Amino acid sequence: MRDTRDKILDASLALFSIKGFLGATTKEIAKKAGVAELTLFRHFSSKERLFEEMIASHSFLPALKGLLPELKDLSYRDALVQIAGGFLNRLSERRDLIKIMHSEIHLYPAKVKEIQQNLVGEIVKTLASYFRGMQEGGLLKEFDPELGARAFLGMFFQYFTNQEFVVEKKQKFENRDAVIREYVNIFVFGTEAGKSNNGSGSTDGVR
Amino acid sequence: MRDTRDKILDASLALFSIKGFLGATTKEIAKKAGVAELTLFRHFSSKERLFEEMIASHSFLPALKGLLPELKDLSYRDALVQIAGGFLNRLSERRDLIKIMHSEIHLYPAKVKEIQQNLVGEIVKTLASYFRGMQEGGLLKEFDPELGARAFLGMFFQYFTNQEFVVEKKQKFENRDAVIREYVNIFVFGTEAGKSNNGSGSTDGVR
DNA sequence: TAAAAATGTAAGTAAGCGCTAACATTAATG
DNA sequence: CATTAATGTTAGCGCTTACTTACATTTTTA
Repeated sequence: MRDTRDKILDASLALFSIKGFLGATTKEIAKKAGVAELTLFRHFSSKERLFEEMIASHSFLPALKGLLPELKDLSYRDALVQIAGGFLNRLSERRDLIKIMHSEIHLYPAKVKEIQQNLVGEIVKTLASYFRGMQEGGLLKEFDPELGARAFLGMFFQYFTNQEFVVEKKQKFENRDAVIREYVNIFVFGTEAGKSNNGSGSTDGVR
Repeated sequence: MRDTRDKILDASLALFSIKGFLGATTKEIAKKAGVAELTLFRHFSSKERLFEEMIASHSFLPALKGLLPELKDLSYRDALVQIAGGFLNRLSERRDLIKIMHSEIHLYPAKVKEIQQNLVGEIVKTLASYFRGMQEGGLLKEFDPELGARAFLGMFFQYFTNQEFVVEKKQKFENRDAVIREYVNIFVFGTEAGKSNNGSGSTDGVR
């Protein structure tokens, strides 16, 4: 069957993310996939190749890219809220892969870099080009667009990993939107006093 | 001898960080420590206890705390530059431990949380209290101090892990100070146009 | 329905792992 | 110097692991 392979790939993703490459056994993966262990080896010549093909099969398409056009209709602030939300959603979807990425850097630095590149690098470029456009329109200050994008996404990436991997599983995302608003506010207006806007605003329009 | 124990602890830190808990063997650790494998087991009843005691022995004191007083003499912007630099230095010192933290969450969620708490939680509180003080003095906008601290440190934590674990080992820290300046600028002044300051400033005074 | 492809079952191999036992050797101590 | 504590050497046990072999059974295909 065609989907035997997929069942194995899915099971391996789940178990690798929970127990790591060395911690997950082929017997266990096969069991989780509802398949004989031998079948696993008939599809993938070794555990290592299973790992590689699993990674490759989950190597993802450029997302968040088609999102750029519709940002034109939003205020700068709301656009960032939108981007942050989309980014966090994307990270949630890929949480297993991100966990593996964190755990297995020492085993597969190249593969991991590739994931990181696909996962973050792409959206960094997208966001940077958005910033560049806004700067050319005189709507933003002068700052390095790529660095700015990394700073912005870095805040949220760090928030995500902290929530996913460190914080107790209770009340997850309870304060997600509040965090997004606060972070976006800081990014847009800064923190130093002596200017018009302040944080506890009501410029809503999203959510 | 007293330092046999320490040699084992040091070797285990190095190897666990490179190969992970399962990937590092007791034989290898003993060899790296210049010690017989049996000696390792005479000091630590099991590999697991070695791991725990290694973590405990590297569980660190509150740093960056005594730094707060001298921040009074700096401008807001320079204070943040100082904090960011100190934070990045601290992360560099503890890079092995951070790597283990990333790799071994699934094995020791409790221990890892403890590290994260000691490593980031403490400095978050410190920075948050700094923000609170500045807000009471009317020098900063109103924003949640703890969230702000997390946003600020998150940018740099993400920058650090990206540099350490993803980027090629060349040109490390070549642009470190530039990144710090840019990030601090964004955090202080925001990115939206229509205000006095702009990014490519010259408010130097640090470095 | 017959041939071929995919999967299952069961048993096992070779290697590596954490860890222990027995005894010899060195270093610290009084 | 004699005693004790710490370390080294070697061999090995029991277990798990990735992976294989041989053969039976099911599923797909033509």
